[in-house]
Amino acid sequence: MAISPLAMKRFRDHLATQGLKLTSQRKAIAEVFFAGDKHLSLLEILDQSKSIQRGIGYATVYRTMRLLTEGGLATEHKFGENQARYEPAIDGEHHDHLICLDCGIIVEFEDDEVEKMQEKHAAANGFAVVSHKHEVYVKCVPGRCRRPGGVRL
Amino acid sequence: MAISPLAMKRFRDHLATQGLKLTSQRKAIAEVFFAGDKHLSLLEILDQSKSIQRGIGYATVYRTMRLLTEGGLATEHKFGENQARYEPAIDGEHHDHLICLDCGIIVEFEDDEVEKMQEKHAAANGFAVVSHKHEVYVKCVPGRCRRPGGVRL
DNA sequence: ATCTCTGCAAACCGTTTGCAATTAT
DNA sequence: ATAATTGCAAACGGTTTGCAGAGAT
Repeated sequence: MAISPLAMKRFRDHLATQGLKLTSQRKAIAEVFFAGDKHLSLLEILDQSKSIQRGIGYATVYRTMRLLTEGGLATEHKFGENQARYEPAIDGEHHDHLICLDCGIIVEFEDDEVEKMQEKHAAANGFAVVSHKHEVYVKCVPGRCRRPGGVRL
Repeated sequence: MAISPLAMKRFRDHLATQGLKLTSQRKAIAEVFFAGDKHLSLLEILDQSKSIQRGIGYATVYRTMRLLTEGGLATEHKFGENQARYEPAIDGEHHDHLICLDCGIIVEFEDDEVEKMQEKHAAANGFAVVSHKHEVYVKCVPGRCRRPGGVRL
């Protein structure tokens, strides 16, 4: 659970260049977000932030995560829930997700081949790719569940 | 805009086996859904259904589409909107989507290669694929827009 | 006759915003 | 000093449901 000093610096810089302020709330939220488990929901971030800075409100978490998302430091996902989840974004990197319906675990994977095929299909139809969402919903192979009983989705 | 008699028959059968009734409302909704443009929202289906059967309510459309979805006759999508869209489902078939952010057009494509790669990544992580969501967001190549000015998303 | 279905209106749930008080610069 | 930020509570928007009356078998 070590905080990423790099990410925090990027956040600081982003705020500075926009003329925005680094408040204790934003700091707490960023610490939770950059240090914690990936793919947290707003409520989970709020909850964990409160143990650093009590009294933080949902709206502040919401607005801070929007700030991070717009600044390219966070990516928002909706994994078949009606709730958003956030993960730290690393500049040019991109990956897709395996989401386990049994245990809720989310595993990332990269695949250049898939990206190439997307380009191909887009071009064939007169389009240029802007972004994509590629989520593979899976179930554990019997006996190989990493989190028995830990259902989330 | 011809109605698919096949799909309608499947709907009839599905209702019959479940002990459910074929009402004039359900018929109107199914006609719109199976005959019309693909990827309609609930509101769009409601709107079009009203011209066949006036007085239809939103809740009925909602419940009928849930019926169709659960019965495997419809597939629900959320294309980066906060609103669901539905398309007729054809038994074993599956396809992915190109969604144009310029003009709102949604184009379908199939790719067995991509599916194979999904299997590969899932297996490598101890999972079995259940389903997937693969949406490629695109923009029109200049001069090749099929629906100039017809923005939806 | 019986059990399903409908439309309405209200509840829901996550997200988004207006506002008066607070805080970082 | 000044402009940004916060927490609250209310608004929003799509979805979901309870219920009494209408309808299909």
